[in-house]
Amino acid sequence: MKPYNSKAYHPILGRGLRYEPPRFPDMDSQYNHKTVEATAQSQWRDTNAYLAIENDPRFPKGKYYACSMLPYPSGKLHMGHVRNYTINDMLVRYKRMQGYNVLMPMGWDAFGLPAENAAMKAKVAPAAWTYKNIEVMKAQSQALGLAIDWSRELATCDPAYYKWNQWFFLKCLENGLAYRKTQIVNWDPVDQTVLANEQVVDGRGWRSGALVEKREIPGYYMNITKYAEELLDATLHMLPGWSERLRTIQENWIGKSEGVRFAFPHDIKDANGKPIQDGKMYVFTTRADTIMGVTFVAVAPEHPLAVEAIRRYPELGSKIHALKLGGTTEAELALKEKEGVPTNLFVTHPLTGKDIEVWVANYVLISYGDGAVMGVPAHDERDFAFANWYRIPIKQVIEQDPKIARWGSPSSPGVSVAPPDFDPSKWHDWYGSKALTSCVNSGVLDGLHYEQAVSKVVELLSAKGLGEKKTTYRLRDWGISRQRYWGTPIPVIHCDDCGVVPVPEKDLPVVLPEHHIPDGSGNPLNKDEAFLKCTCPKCGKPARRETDTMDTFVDSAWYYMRYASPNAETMVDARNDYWMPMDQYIGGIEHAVLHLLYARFWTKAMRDMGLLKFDEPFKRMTNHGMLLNHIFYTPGSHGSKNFIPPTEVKPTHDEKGHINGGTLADGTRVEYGGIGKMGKTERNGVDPQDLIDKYGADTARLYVMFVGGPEDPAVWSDTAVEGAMRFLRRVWTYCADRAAEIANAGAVDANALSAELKATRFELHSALKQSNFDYERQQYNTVVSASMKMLNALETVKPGAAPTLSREGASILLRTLYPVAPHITCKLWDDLGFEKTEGSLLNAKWPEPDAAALVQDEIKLVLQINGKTRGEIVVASSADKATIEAAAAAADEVAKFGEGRAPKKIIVVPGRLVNVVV
RNA sequence: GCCCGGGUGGUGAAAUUGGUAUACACAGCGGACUUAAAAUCCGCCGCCUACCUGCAUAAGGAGCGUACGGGUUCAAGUCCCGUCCCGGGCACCA
Repeated sequence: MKPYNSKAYHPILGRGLRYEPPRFPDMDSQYNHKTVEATAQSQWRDTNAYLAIENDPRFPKGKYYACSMLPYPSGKLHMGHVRNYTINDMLVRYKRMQGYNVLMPMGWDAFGLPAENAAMKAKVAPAAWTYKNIEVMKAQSQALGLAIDWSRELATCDPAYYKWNQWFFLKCLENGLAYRKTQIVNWDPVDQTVLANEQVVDGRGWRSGALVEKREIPGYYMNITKYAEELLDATLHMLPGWSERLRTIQENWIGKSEGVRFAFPHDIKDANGKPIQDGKMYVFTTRADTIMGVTFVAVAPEHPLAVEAIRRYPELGSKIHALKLGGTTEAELALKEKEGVPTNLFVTHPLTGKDIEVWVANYVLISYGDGAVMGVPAHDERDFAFANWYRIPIKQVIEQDPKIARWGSPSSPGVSVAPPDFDPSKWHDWYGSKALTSCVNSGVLDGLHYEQAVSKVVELLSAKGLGEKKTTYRLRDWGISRQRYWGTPIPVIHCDDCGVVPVPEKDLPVVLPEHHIPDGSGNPLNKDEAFLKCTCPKCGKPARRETDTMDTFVDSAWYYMRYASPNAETMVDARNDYWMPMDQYIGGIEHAVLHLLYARFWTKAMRDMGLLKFDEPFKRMTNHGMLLNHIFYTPGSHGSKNFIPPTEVKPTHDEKGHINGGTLADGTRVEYGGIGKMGKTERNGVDPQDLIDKYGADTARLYVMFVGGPEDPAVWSDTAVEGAMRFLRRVWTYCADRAAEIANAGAVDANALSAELKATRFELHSALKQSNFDYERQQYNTVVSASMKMLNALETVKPGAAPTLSREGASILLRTLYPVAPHITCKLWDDLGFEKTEGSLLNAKWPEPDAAALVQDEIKLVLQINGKTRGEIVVASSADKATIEAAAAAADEVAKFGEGRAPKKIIVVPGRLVNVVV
């Protein structure tokens, strides 16, 4: 075959047009992503290529389950999905070639509010809207070429799925893990529903953004706090595959606090002459060592003692109510003064017996602990500010201990000076310190350090029956009732005689009627007689069905286990024990608290019911970064912004090359709004479908992987997409130009290669080594660059010059590039005949670098003199330390830069450098 | 305020974890091919300079460079201390 020369003049085509060498067997000369992707996808479909079977004997290394957080079927995929699923896809393709039995499933988080909102807008039933969206998004996922086992697909709005939400809920009711109570809840007036604490962000609904109100409503709760300690302990010790960042978020959320709960006795009686709270005002403190410094106690405005104060002194009412104002919202809090009202009610200090006045304070929260705190102004910053304002006495009870602390100043570090004095007019951080301090002015506690003092206090209090060690958590029980239509019906029945009665297991699922179209007037189930009317399972009398539905976080708490046992006759079956725990979970960081905590809790609850045997569902967790894009807008009236999609803007740059604005096609000037998350509001999203149509799925995948590390945020770039496309075209051209020689060549004989070809082969295997390293640590951006390095090296070998090396190169390049760009590589693999000798690329053996190829006869070592790079020396790769030292000492640079001094010391870093110290 | 991350060319980023800083790309510049453009291919591309060699705004060399200031080390983007920014989490939590 005649070597291809791009500069050759073609007798028929003329200059500059591509000369077409004969193809083998009948390959297209140009990369056409549409035909390539269609061919590959239909082949995968026809062979059921991604069907996962438990204990599949083809894969000896055991299972590998990698799963992406299930998407909400909002209408279309967005680029975040593309990134998420490509990471997932690369993992399973890579693992499969290594011999693992992989599973990558997909499903739909199909219940939820957006469907109801869309329904109201478009007058379609949420069910119809949802199923339509699922269809579209499934087609898009397939167009991306994801290695999904679609036989396990599920939608959470399918009765066959949510039946098990209901079943498990009933089990939890039976054993007390779920319970019904009436509580003040967060009510979202826009979405007309109850929100969990986690769903209230800065006092607003996480989805609607509406200011949340407090309402009293009966509902169901999951007792997640029962697992608080286990969840925390596992967070700290059992999740090595989670990022520290993620673990910290969960740890903070659980919010464990160890301290002492004790009572101030009192004989304050209510209107009926009954002692309030049985004459004990409980507080919680983490600083029991400062108990002798108590000069007041403070209660929340809702506390029974505050209520009693209002009863006795009605003029306090408006002042106390005023303390509730200002809310708990964001910035106001920082500005809010510590305010309070004295009540003229007194409690008794449990250790000193002194009378202590009760204040109502705006910084005490009824929802935390007992809604009351002891006031130790000397050693708590808030109490300090409060006491200073209201001229309450401040009593110092701890000091920096000169025996254990060493104070210094910047000029004389470490030199002990006198311990700092306590100054009641100004707060210093050490007042609140637990470390390096000991008690003073505290009677029996004097001289004790924090831990000793706390133990002593507990001993004294428990002797009087007034206190004990106690651990509290920030985490609250999970309220799962939602006053919504589009969710899993809570399977209970209300009977006038029997009260709340669970639906018998045999009657599950309680099927949600799918034909309703919400109109904003509340839950349509409340008007659905056919749904409402039922008979009481206990007494058989007419009864009314519950119309609340479950929080959709229930759906997502365990779906990944249903993937593992699709169509099971039970909630999960033995197949779940095969696939779970999941080896790798992938999703956005925005679910770091809610979803991940609920899923972990659900797993533990299922474990304790004997449904599974493991403790934690997700061994490894990857949180892919957000996709960002530039934001452009034209100023509207009243400071509003008319956002312009970046695709319509030609950006302009300042003298430093940074974008500072842009122009539209008609010349209109637009403002630059910086970089932000791709979204509908800013109109800066990129539609994956457009990308797939224009460049193909492989280019889209390659781009999102190459743009940065999987966990880093990534900024969109049109030109970088073109670059990704260009690379794939070069891969195609490389193979097409060498098709025949690659198909016919044998194995590489390394000894027969010229020095130049040996160098190329060294580059190839070095890049492969790097690629394998980066695959293992899931750093896919450099996996892509390793493939580019391989191609750069291989292209230096002209067609026909070294068929065996070209064949080896193509086989390595195609295999390492395959997880990123499966379509083009599969097509080339088949076209070049690899499929005939090595089988399908899907199951091909993962390439390992040839150790011999990585050995060079001579190696270059960096030569440093006194730590500065001055040149390099070339030595035989087999050279020992002494030889290298001698060669380095003899180098010209040593004479030149060493100023004639003899080497004092020579440090040799094998294979890298040699440093001569003179 | 506390707790986690992070700060590297014009841009996205890399540096196998203490060993040649800027790999691989994008953009830009120059060239080849073309009537021309696109595409493709080749080359250049951190900063500074009357600091040195050179006619040179060519090419070398020296110097400086990973937010800033110190330190440890033969050797620091990487480790330590301090400071400043950016992102995230938590927060009148007792």
